[in-house]
Amino acid sequence: MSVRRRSYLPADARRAQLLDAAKRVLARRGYPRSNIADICKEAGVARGTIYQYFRNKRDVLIALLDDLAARVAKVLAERPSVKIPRGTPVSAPIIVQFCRARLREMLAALFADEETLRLLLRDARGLDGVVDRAIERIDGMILRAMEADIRTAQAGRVMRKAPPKLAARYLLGGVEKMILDTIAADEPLDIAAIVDTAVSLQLFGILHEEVSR
Amino acid sequence: MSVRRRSYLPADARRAQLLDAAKRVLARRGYPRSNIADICKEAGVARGTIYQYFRNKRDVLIALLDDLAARVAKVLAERPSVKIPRGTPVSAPIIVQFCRARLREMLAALFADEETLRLLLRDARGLDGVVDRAIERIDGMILRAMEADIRTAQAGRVMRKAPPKLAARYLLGGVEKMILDTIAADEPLDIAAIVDTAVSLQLFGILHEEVSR
Amino acid sequence: MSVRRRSYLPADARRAQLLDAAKRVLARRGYPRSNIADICKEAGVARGTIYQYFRNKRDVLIALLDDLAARVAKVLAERPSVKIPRGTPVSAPIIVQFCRARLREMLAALFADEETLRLLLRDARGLDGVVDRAIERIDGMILRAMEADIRTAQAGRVMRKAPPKLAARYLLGGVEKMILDTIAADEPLDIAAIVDTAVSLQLFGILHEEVSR
Amino acid sequence: MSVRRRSYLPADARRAQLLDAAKRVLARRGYPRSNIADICKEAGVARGTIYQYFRNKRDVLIALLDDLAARVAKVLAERPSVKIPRGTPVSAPIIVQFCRARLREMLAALFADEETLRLLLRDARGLDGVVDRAIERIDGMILRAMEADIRTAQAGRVMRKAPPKLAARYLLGGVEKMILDTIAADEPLDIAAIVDTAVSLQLFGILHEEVSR
DNA sequence: CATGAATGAGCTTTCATTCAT
DNA sequence: CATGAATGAAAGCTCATTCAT
Repeated sequence: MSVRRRSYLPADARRAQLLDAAKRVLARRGYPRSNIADICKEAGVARGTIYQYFRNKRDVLIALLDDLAARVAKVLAERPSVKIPRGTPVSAPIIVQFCRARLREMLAALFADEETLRLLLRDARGLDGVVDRAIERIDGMILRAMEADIRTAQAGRVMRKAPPKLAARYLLGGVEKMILDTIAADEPLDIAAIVDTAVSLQLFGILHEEVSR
Repeated sequence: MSVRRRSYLPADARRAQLLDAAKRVLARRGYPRSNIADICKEAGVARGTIYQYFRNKRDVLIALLDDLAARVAKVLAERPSVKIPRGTPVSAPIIVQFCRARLREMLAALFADEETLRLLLRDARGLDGVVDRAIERIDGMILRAMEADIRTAQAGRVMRKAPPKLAARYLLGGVEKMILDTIAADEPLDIAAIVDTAVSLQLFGILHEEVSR
Repeated sequence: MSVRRRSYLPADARRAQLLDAAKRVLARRGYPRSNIADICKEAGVARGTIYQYFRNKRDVLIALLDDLAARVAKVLAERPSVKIPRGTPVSAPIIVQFCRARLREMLAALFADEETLRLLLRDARGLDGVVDRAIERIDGMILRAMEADIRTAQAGRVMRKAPPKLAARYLLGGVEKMILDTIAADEPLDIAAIVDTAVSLQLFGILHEEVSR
Repeated sequence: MSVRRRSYLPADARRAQLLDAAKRVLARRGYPRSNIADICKEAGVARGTIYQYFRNKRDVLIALLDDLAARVAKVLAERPSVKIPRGTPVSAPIIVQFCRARLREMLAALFADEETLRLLLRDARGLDGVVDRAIERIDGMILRAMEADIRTAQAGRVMRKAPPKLAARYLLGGVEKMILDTIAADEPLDIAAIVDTAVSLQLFGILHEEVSR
């Protein structure tokens, strides 16, 4: 009957391969429309095989999100914390540069691949409490880091007064939507342009410089 | 046998009642976890009845989204278009006031009820191409309106140069995430604070006034 | 495709019919080898239908056992309790008659149908804790009733000393095995002969009357 | 990778070890809930290995039952047959002693270990025709031996008239249930008490000596 | 001999939808 | 119009068995 031959792989490799296949399928069809059969077909294994590595469908998604969470946590932990030099005032161009670098780093972590990102930002919400919490954990990690940055910058009089939590949500939400909608519209994803526009609007706002304040 | 008595209603009223029940259920449990049985139970109607008014489950959601789309379209059509007076320069406080009013209007349209909002922003994505497109249509209406505003304001030298489409996505995304995360965290939704923070950050950015540019 | 037409039945009737079909299938193939598909086919309904009436496969069995438990409880509650007349000694033939009637009653309750009996005594053990407990509940009801009888009879010096619990198990076990093995061997089930033999052995033992004691 | 080292064993030893592991697992969880994985884990062997020694899961159980059958056959073959001395009448105490010894022998054979017993009496029925027949074969061996004894004793006027087959089933069933329910209730298994009670009831019945017959 | 990854038939269960009443 | 019983496709998951190493 079957054309496929049995192919053997060490457990680690198979697990990774299954996760990879799952990621592609989930990104393509969304979590609820993806089924185990699809994922296994994508990986070229039989339906039972996936259950050697994951307890159930949800576990597959959780594993993907855990990988992502680890990547994000690593980036957040390794990047230098914001330090505002005393005495010498910081000029805008320096801040712009710093913020761009920081945003690029973050996007690189979220963006090990577009598939995961799509998953994180769009598809997997509202289906399952456990999954929701995993997603919120990642979102929360980033937001708390941003909030801390904002508080430091406000203390150093580099940023204006604004509710730090709301501000963090606002800044992150703007970037997320730029990416999401670009993906959704199947437009090419120009990360440089997004970073530039985002940082510029985040720091200076949209108001024209000539408008009297 | 059954406790419920048969109750007759004119078609319009029944349809509205079903939509209302659907909205509550969908908001409570999310689209994928909501089922026809729940909706009918909420409406106090037998399972078969809903199919007298809607072809299928998706149609119910589409009807809800169509209502929302109409409301949004009405708001967008009726509000005055942005006009920049020639000659006299516009001052920031005026712009702030204008933007706040406009954002409030928009949120009011989206917000006929929190349920619809929750639905629109969170739950119904990635499940069904038709539904996705309905949601994108609403999102697109708002984004195109904002984009038009931005172009006008840029032409009138009230807003700075920035890619209008990206900027619109950024500005809207920020507001959406503020609302979404507040809802998700079960925090009280302080619309006034959100509008103030949003407009302030949108216009002026987060950079401190004292920083040399 | 399908030849069968849809047939409608009031919920009560359908439930009873499904239980009946289940009983036949379970008796025929044993619980573990019976599957939902078989039961539904026996009842002439689609697979989904059974789930309108029972939460899952186990629930079907539990419902059958509950019916049986109720029947047994009714018999036990309604039969007159053992009373030993003071003064006048009871003669053996009277006791024999009494015991035969009592055993017949009990078997009639267990035996509303052979299917249930088979189920109870043989097939459904060791599969599922909940089912096991339901079966033990029935077994226990009967055993406790017998134990009480034995104690009364011992107090009235109608029965000899013997550990009442063990004795009850012994007496019941003997009858059960007579029935079970007869069924298993596909021999005709002669209830009268079984009752006679059982009561005779229970009361007088197998030892010949002539043997000096 | 794996922690377990490969360990080699002569075929006989491995087979025995697997049977032993199977017996423990089957007794612990019952046949239907036991799976090959459990048995192999218990034996400390990989899943494939068991198929070097047994064609399939059923074969494992059959092998266990064959061992038991051989043990029972040996006991039955080796024990002296019932002989009733002509002329001198046999007294009850002698018969009691003889029956106790015989029952003890039999239980010892069935009872090489409690695990097998539990298996035989409770769990493995109704799952598989072949297994059922193996169990019935053992049961039948014992019943036929008892029946023969009864016939002999009846011929020698040591036992009363009663249908020998039914009587055999009755006598064995009583003993089985005493053991089974004691095991099921997790009460300590007092073989001596069971043998005493069983033989006493088997021979003399439960009726009080004082009752006029 | 032993391993353990891979297989897939077979099962239970869900639920949108249909339809006889 | 309304009912709710009936349907069956579709999905998730288990586990005895196979087989490349």
